[in-house]
Amino acid sequence: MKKPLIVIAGPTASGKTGLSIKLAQAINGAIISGDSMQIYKSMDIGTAKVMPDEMGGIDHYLIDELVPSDPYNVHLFQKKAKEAMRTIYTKGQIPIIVGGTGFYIQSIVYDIEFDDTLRDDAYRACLEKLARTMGAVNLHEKLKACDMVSYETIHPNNVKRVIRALEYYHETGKPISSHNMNEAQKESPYNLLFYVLTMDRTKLYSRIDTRVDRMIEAGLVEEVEKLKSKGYHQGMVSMQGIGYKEILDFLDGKIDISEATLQIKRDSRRFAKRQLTWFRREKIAKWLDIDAYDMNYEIILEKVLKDIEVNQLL
RNA sequence: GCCCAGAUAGCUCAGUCGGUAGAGCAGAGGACUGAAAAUCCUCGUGUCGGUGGUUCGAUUCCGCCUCUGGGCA
Repeated sequence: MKKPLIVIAGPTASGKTGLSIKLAQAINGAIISGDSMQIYKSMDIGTAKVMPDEMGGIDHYLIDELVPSDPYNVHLFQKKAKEAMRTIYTKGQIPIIVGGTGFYIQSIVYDIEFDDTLRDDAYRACLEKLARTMGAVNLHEKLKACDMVSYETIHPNNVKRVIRALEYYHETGKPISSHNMNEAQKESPYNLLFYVLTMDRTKLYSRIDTRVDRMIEAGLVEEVEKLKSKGYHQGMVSMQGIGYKEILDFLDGKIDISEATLQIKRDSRRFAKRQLTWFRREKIAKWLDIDAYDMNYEIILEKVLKDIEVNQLL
């Protein structure tokens, strides 16, 4: 018997938070954040995080669980999310994964296996150094010896991918491409409903623009100032978040505030586009054009409840 | 009112010694399986402001008109 799981994904500013809380209230659900940034404490404004008073009494997991200097990645996310799901099932509740990080969500939906090998940071550092000294193309050439498929698939300029492929081989003695192929064929072990919220692109972009303006008004600069004063810097994963890296540039005097704001808007738009590209490949996803319903969560909620009934999710 | 300079891609502009044009930015599409809000790949046809003239041929040269800057009155 497959366990029930609901996913609410979608690009930034598409209304995931609002819908998810209403849904959770309606079905005795609990929310797990499928987001790579909202897990960090003290990063509230820039991540558009749900605040406790907005949670409507719903349990939220994977929010405020790490400090910005902590690393975070799919593997860790998956561990934490699975743990949260166990708790939620025990309580007799339905887990609802809500977020915009496609890769993270996928890791749960298809239960992708990540080898629990020890990370060899020294080896990675060595590869990074090689990339700088001998150039990306030459590093890419090293793939030829161990993983022909990756050699042909990964673009030489995509240094991060090349490094991971080399690293994977170094750790496991197997090419990452064969691992990827195996994992890609998996079917979801869950009784799953996967929603992607969407709307007209122009509308989405203007929502993003006004949201960024509101973030600035709400004190994004002050938020980043505090983080900076605590010693958090752009070398950290958390500080690569949109809204944070740009404001750090502003605080460092590299750009003025209006330029920073423009960049945050632009980066958010491009991010939303990439998110949509990601979700388009999820063939099982049901797309909800929430603008077609006038942003009326009640109507969308009704549709979702009907799907739950039809799919005998509960 | 007169003089000067502009008017070319969504924006900023380049260019065509006359043979219908190309950069940056913006934008679009895609990849992704332990950095993913990261990283990477691909994509440039537009009445060359309008109109008449010269010409085999005008976005390019000439005239007029419109608009936008700037200057002089």
